[in-house]
Amino acid sequence: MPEQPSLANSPTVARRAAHQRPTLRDVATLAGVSMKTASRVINGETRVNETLALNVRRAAEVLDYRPNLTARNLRRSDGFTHTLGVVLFDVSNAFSSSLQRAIEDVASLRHIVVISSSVDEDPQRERDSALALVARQVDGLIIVPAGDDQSYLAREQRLGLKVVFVDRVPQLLRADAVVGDNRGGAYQAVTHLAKHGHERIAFLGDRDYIGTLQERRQGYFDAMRDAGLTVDPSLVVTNLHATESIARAVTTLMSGDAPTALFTAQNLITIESIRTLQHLELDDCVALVGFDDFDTSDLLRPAISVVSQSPKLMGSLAAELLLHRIDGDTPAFETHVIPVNLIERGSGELAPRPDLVRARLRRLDLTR
Amino acid sequence: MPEQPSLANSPTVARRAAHQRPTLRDVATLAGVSMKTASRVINGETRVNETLALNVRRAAEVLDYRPNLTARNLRRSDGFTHTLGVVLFDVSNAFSSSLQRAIEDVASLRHIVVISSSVDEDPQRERDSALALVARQVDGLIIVPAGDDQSYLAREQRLGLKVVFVDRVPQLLRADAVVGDNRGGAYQAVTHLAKHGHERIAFLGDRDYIGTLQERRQGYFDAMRDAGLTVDPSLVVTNLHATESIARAVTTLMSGDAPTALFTAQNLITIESIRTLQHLELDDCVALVGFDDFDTSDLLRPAISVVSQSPKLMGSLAAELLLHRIDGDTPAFETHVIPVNLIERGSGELAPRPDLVRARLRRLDLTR
DNA sequence: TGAGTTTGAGAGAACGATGTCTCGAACGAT
DNA sequence: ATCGTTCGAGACATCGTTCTCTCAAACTCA
Repeated sequence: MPEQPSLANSPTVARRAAHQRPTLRDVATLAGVSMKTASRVINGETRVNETLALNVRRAAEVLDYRPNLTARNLRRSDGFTHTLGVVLFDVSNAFSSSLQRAIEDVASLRHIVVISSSVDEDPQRERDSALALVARQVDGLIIVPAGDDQSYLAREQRLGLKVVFVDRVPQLLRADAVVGDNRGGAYQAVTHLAKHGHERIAFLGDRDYIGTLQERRQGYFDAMRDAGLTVDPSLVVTNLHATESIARAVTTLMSGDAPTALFTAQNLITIESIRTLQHLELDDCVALVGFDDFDTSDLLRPAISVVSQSPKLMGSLAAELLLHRIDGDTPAFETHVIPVNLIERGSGELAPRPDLVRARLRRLDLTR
Repeated sequence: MPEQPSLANSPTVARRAAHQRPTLRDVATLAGVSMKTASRVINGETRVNETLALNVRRAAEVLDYRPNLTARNLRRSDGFTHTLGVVLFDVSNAFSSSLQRAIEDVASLRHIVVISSSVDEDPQRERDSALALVARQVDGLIIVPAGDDQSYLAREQRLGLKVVFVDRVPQLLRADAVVGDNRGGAYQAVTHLAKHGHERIAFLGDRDYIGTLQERRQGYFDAMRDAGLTVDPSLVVTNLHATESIARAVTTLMSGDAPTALFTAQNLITIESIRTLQHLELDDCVALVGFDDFDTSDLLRPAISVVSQSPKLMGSLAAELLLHRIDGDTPAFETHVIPVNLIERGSGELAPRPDLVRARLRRLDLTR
């Protein structure tokens, strides 16, 4: 079709050409009523004469009218956009995505949508993402903090923004938080290993500036002490995140004065440690308990004993706390500690076999 | 602090009390310029006198001004909200969440955020979610369709909405799509099993109204035919989704005239089938190839052979196609088929052991 | 120096909706 | 029959921003 410059230059037509979506004005015009009346019918806010209402509804149907939520949100006096922002370390991580799904489920009951962004443990990106979400006028934020300073939200909070933290407590900011029992879980795990006769128990953890890790490590220390065991500092390894660094750490650990049991303080570390133990052919003679469950933990041989958190539970609770605050409740800020539980599946119940480990390693060195 | 009714009743103050966020007007007033000039400085759209510009920037800083994107989106002539909508079957599923992450990564390079919603294979929810996202003025939509009719988007598409489908092609609508090579992948998997001597190969699939499943099943049929094998209809089981239904189906299959190999056409079905085979103590004597890889597939014993798709790749491609269209490109609609590849890990290379299967089952019946 | 051109800045409309206010009609009560 | 009251519906302002238009000042050039 040839263009018609004379028409295209007319401002009205230009607008129509750009986004032709029908507006409330179009509906009102077609129905022969004022915009306000059309608005009243669409929102059912007061009674409108049945004849007019029918006209409006019919016009809306004919035009396939859909309210522009952007415009509505701008004008609405309550200021709610029915949008929550979620800041995670990585949506594709099993823990994060369960969390997100749980939040979504709670929110969708109230026709609230969820915008999420992954920040890969980068504090700067955490801050940028959170503020970007605020600029989009979200009604509230749920954050798994990456950095160690959330004070950048203090001002927003004062201006009415509701925030709930998950998995890790906020720092330099007062707000609700939902966290797992990190210290307690680690304590349980390590005590369990000690009960099975292990004395040399290694601790493998990720970034050590993260509060979660510190608590889990504390649990490890406490359990060791209470079991009357001394901690060999060379068995406490942190700052693991890339898969290679995990493999390297495990290999180094095992080829020295090896531990008879591992406590892996995070999801990915657990899986990568198992993979490495398998390569070293040590998976059936080194005990292991991981923090955080995963899909196929019961299918491995030995099946993996874990300290299980419930991301579903944490997500729903966080969402509900947030929605209550958005609804206007203002209880005192609180940190909710979700209990964790130790699931015995086999890997955590292996007896210490230092001799066997040495033998296996010797064999491996020979075959190389 | 006591309330001051006289102030609170003033309309200006009431507004301030509700959402006190500073606006462009506040910045302009403080800087002593007009709103438009302030807007120009904030957006850097034309040169502004350096002194005035400095005043504006300083005022913005002092007030900690942040533009209201809702208002901006409403006014902006290009109509872009820098928002993409993503409709998935379940964010907490590994395939979906990798997809989402890949989309997010492409989008975030351009400061575009992603709103996602999970629809659990419910066609009605797919439609509602998609239209809800449209009402929020997303610039484009990426959809993993649940239903078999996407014609509800025809009108939106005509009004300028860009849509890309992933994993499954749209029906009753023309649009770009990014899909895996379902038929080819299934063909490869089944041919592989046949080459290892299997003649009784079972097919386990989910909802059979989904195009993906139909293609995978077709691949199975084609491979069986080309391998000179006849299909026993009782070995073709579909409409599996709940975990119990999968366990039941596998148990029934194995306790009849059992297959010597399974081809599981989807993620969850693969994992649940393995779990069931383990319970039946048949995991080391029934061959298995699954469609879709998963995190720990190499850690199981036997390790699981799979036809691997790349959700990362599919997600990025979909996002890029979408962004190109949003940028104004209008190539012909195309369906991009992403190649898949068979990864041999062990479970798919087991030889047929019908005798052993029978023996194990007999033993199991006795012990019960 | 004067005319034409560029430039910077402000006034006011507009985006698409809802909130406020007003007014006329219909109603019941006296 | 008149008055106050209720109620439905429209005119207009408004949300926070950007776009259009205008105009005065500064600049260029002969």
